[in-house]
Formats: sequence, C-alpha cells, structure tokens
Amino acid sequence: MTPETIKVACSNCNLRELCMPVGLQPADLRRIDEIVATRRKVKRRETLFHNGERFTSLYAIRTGVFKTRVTSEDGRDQVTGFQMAGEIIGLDGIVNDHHTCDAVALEDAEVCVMPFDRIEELSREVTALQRHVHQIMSREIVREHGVMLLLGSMRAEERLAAFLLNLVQRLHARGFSQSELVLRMTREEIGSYLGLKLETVSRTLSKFVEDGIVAVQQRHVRIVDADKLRRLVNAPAC
Amino acid sequence: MTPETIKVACSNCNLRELCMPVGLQPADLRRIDEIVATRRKVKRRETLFHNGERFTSLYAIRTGVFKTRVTSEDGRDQVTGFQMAGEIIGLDGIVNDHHTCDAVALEDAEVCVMPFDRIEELSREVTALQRHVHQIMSREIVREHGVMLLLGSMRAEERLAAFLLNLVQRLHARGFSQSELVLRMTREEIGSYLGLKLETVSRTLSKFVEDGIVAVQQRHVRIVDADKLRRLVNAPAC
DNA sequence: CGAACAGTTGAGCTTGATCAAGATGAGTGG
DNA sequence: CCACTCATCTTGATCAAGCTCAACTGTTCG
Repeated sequence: MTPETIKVACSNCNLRELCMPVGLQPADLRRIDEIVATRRKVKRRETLFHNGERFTSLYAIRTGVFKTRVTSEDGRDQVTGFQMAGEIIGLDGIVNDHHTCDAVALEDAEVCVMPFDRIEELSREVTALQRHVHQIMSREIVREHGVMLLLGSMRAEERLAAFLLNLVQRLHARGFSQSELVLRMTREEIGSYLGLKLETVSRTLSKFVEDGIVAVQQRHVRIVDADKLRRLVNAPAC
Repeated sequence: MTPETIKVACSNCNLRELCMPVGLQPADLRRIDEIVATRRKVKRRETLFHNGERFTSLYAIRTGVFKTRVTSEDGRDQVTGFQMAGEIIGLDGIVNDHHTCDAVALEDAEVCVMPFDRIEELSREVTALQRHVHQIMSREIVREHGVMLLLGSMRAEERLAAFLLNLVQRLHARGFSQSELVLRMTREEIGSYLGLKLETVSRTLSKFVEDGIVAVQQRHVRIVDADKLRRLVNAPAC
C-alpha cells in the first residue's frame, strides 16, 4: 500500500456540497481546506482500513465505490454498506480509537484523508463544521435503522427492490441516470448486505426480469418499471 | 404528557460515569451541569419522542428501559434497540431536525433532558465533552453494525443467545446480577428486534430451558449455563 | 489459453412463519 | 376479594421462503 499523496483543497472541489457544509463564509471555507491532509488512491480489492487498525482519520470518497463489512468471531461476514463519491467512511473507529470494520474498494478509488483530530479542532471553531460532523454521524445512524428494518422485516423481493431503488437514487443525486446502473459489487456482496444468499439474489433478479421490472445484463441493470419496483417495497405486509 | 421537571446537576449524579466523560477538571465538571436542563418522567407505554417530532434534545436515561422503533411506510415496525440507565437516546433526530423513530418507555422511567444546542455550544469549549459526543454517536454506529450482523447472518437460536448475553452484560455493568435478569419487553418486542416472530422467540426460549441453558419464569430469566449460551453465539457457521 | 471467478438454474430440504387453540397471569370493577 | 377480561405466552400442525448442494455456463484476467 503506497499512499500516493497529493495536497489538495476542498474549496474548489466539485464534490464539496456532498461532503462539506454549504453556505460557509469565505473565511471559514479557507479554513476547511486545512482538513484534508492528503489524498490516497486505493486499488480494487484493497482495503482503505481494516478491523483492528488504529483510527486516525475519516475519509471522504472522491471516486470509486467501497463496501464496509464486519466479521463475527466465527468468521462470518456482513456487508454493512456500500459507499460512493461524497460519502464519509471511518466513523466506526472513533469510539475505541480503532476500526471495527473493513473498508474495501470495489473498484479503483480515491479518497480524501481527513485526520480526525484536525476535524475536532476545527469544528470547535467553525460552528457549521461541528454541526456537519454531527449530521453525518446521525445520518449514518438513521441509515442503519433503515437497514435494520429491511433485514428484520422484509422479504427477499422487497429487500432487493429497496436496494436497487436506493442505489439508483444515490447515483442519480450524483448526476447519473435515474434508470440505469452498473453494480460494482457481486451477487454475493449484495446478498451479504441484504441477508440473503447469492443464489437468492440471482433468482430474485431473474424474477424481476421475467416480470418486466428490470433488464439485467451482467452487472448492468436497467430499471424498466420503477413504479412496480416502488410498489414492491411499500407493499402492505400481506 | 405533563413533564414533571426538576432542576438537577450531573456533577453529583451516580450515573455520571455512564453518560458523561470521566476525568474532567472540576471547572469543566461544573460547566457540564449546565447541559441538563430538566428531568422528565415518562410513564410505561408513553413515548419520550416520536417519529416526525421536532428534535431539540438528547436524553440520558436515569431509570427505566426504553425501546426505539422505526416504522416503514406500509406500517411494519422494527425495534431498533432497547436502552437502559446511562444510555443516550435521540441521536436519530440530529440530521434532519426531526426524529425518525419512536422512543417508548417499557416501564415508568425518568430521563435527563439535554438541549442539543447547549451540548453543541459547550462541546466547542470543553474538549472532553466534544470527544464524548463523538464517541457516543460512533458507539451507536458500531452497535448497529452488530445488529446488522445478527439480523443478516445468524439463526434464531444464535440471535436469542446473543440478545440475552448482551442484556445481562449491560445489566451487570450497572451492578445487577451476571446471571439473572427481568425482561422488560414482551416476546413480540424481542422478536421484532431480532427479526423473528414471537412464537419463534417463545419456542427458542423453551428449547433453551429444555437444554438446561436458562430457567424461565415469565419474564424472569436465569442463565444456568452461560458457556453454552456463549458457544451458541460463536458457533462456527455450520 | 486456461484457470479461477462469477452467475444462473434446478431439486430437495430446513428453518422459521403462519394459523390455531389453550394456558397463564395481571389488572379492573363489582 | 373474586370474577372477568385482556394481554401475553406456550405449544401444535402445517406450510412456504429461502437455503443448500450441485451442475453448468459465461467472463475475466494473468
């Protein structure tokens, strides 16, 4: 792991409104630049950080998609999320000064390294940043509530439908198509995230194709009937 | 809901080391007292806050046990956690200024009301408090990772075993028995949390009794063989 | 080019859900 | 204090969603 490091600035980053607070005073904006120490490239399949590693920094994703996963004592994995441009990872490490999950790049990626003590220092002075850090953590908590609802109460079709809608919605917010997406993860990784086996993911996708809800070619997915997909998720518990 | 309010101080609260940072300077300690605005009593079955309600404060539980739950659009509930003395609830409300879940008292309870703007203000000045807030939020994220692992990859027996061990461990940290506990929640609520139906919870408990792992009388549970229970959780995925 | 990886599909099985009937206990009002 | 009621819990019988195992196909990349 040779961290290719480049000095950069948030103030003219095109992802700024995704990962930084908006409406800052110019003076504060310049201070925010101090947060990002370096950038770091992570190749496909490499980890950005891993379970047990010392926590030092949060990471803002510039390009690429990551998965985070936790591992139980007996070696079972659970994917806890897929993260893309503008999203912040590493929050798990704050509480015990060590990371408790792995972050693995699903494709070649680049992140901004933001040393956490610098974040804390600056957010004591820049109220908007303080607020922003709190919101990012709260957002993650709320997201995980949603995943718990999905895992605890939804059936396979509902889970996969919710997953696809969530992905495409986040991609759309980043300027991509509302109806087409490329899965950067395997069926097995999707299954791990959704609490399903890879065969079930594959079968359920095939069923969606049969029902004219999506078109699938490998990892290319086109949402043909978004309404049907949405109805699948909101279907009253029958 | 008539909030019986009493002015109080953290500095001489016996739960302080559970919900506040330790090792504070006396001066900072006195400032911490400013955080708790009031206390509030919540009767059994009443909500401390509910989905959609304006977020203003975090709450430190003094007595009683709460459940938090989210509700999906089609009305399905998912219990996202059970919280007890010293634990902080309300973090979900920070991101959008509104709560996204309900907090319901499972027995008569009392909480310390901590206005969040006051927390933010003070944590700009007291570094230990700032750190503490970050840790509380990170801890919740890590806890939820654990729940995702449980919901996504464990079987019914493993889930229930993990649940009982977690409960008794937290109670033990509060000075209660290592082997006896009183469930403050119904089988249905346990089931919701664990992604199981109440019948499955009941049956699995009965099986534990048969196997000499626990003794159950209503909501009284005595852990007879903690090792067996632990082995159930760590059992290699067979 | 071939080996490892990723995905699909089928057959059969297991776990936990569903439906149903009682049992038990706590709270309430007469 | 007792009878009644409602909520909670237990247990049985049956069913189905999703898992497991297996075979095969397609893809990627070294």
